[in-house]
Amino acid sequence: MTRQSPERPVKSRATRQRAAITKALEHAHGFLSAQELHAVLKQTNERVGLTTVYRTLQSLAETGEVDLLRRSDGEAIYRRCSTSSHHHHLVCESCGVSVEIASQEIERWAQLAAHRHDFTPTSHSAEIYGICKSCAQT
Amino acid sequence: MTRQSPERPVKSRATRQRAAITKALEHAHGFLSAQELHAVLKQTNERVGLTTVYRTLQSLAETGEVDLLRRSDGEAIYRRCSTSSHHHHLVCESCGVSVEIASQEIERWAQLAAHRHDFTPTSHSAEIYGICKSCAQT
DNA sequence: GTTAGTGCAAATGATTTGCAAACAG
DNA sequence: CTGTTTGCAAATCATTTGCACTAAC
Repeated sequence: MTRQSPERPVKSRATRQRAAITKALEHAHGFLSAQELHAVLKQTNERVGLTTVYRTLQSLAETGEVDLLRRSDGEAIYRRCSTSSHHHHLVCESCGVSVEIASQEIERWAQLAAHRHDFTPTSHSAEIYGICKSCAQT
Repeated sequence: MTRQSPERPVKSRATRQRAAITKALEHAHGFLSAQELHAVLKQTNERVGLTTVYRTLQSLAETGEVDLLRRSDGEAIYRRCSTSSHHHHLVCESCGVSVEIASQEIERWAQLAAHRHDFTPTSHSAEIYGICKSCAQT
């Protein structure tokens, strides 16, 4: 899911845990839930509280530094975005890898569909699920 | 969200509570969470346990009789579908009304984008959020 | 020094599950 | 009858919050 959010001035302190979290996100392939990220940090011997993971991911998502989407069971999952611009995702259901995709088509479709029904469009979400090449081979 | 699901033969007994739930869904505009539906039933003096509401909505969603999607906070919300075919939704963020929309464009886009990245597409989700006409006027 | 950031423990809230009683076919 | 379905209470589980404490700037 990707919702457009205007750039907001944000003040955040450079703390060890914030660094650990962003670093872990860098190295992660695909999406991670707060719980999973916390587990990863534990394995890396980074001492970061679960609460902090939640709060940090939340703030990163607000500023648009990471993408927030939902697993089918509703659990929130996050991913570091390479681009700050609006985009959607293609996610492998098997290994979790994801690819960012931008498309004029979708944007246009959303605008049109909304107007066609007298709605003022505010945002939209769109993700594609599938099996990636390497997972398909095995 | 809408995931394509093949019709599956289902055996379900005709119980008072199941009837009450489907009936409530008929009359509802837009999406309802299990909790909300349960509240509605209480007001209507229909005696249905919360557990049953959860279990019934879950089974209705599996058979495709209702659509399951998620609020931004991850809560599951359900809606009776008028068509059994694959479609997406346009939801009013203010009053919750929703409109079902089908679009070849989206389907084509999903297929193309997946193939372009060597993915075998399995499903996709896409919803548009906005403000409906009547809410915009107030 | 101030103030934001941290983390533990406790609180919350949606959803699930165990299990015995009620009910449909 | 016999297998489902129900519903209560208890259990789960992700996420949030209160609060005292520590670290940034």
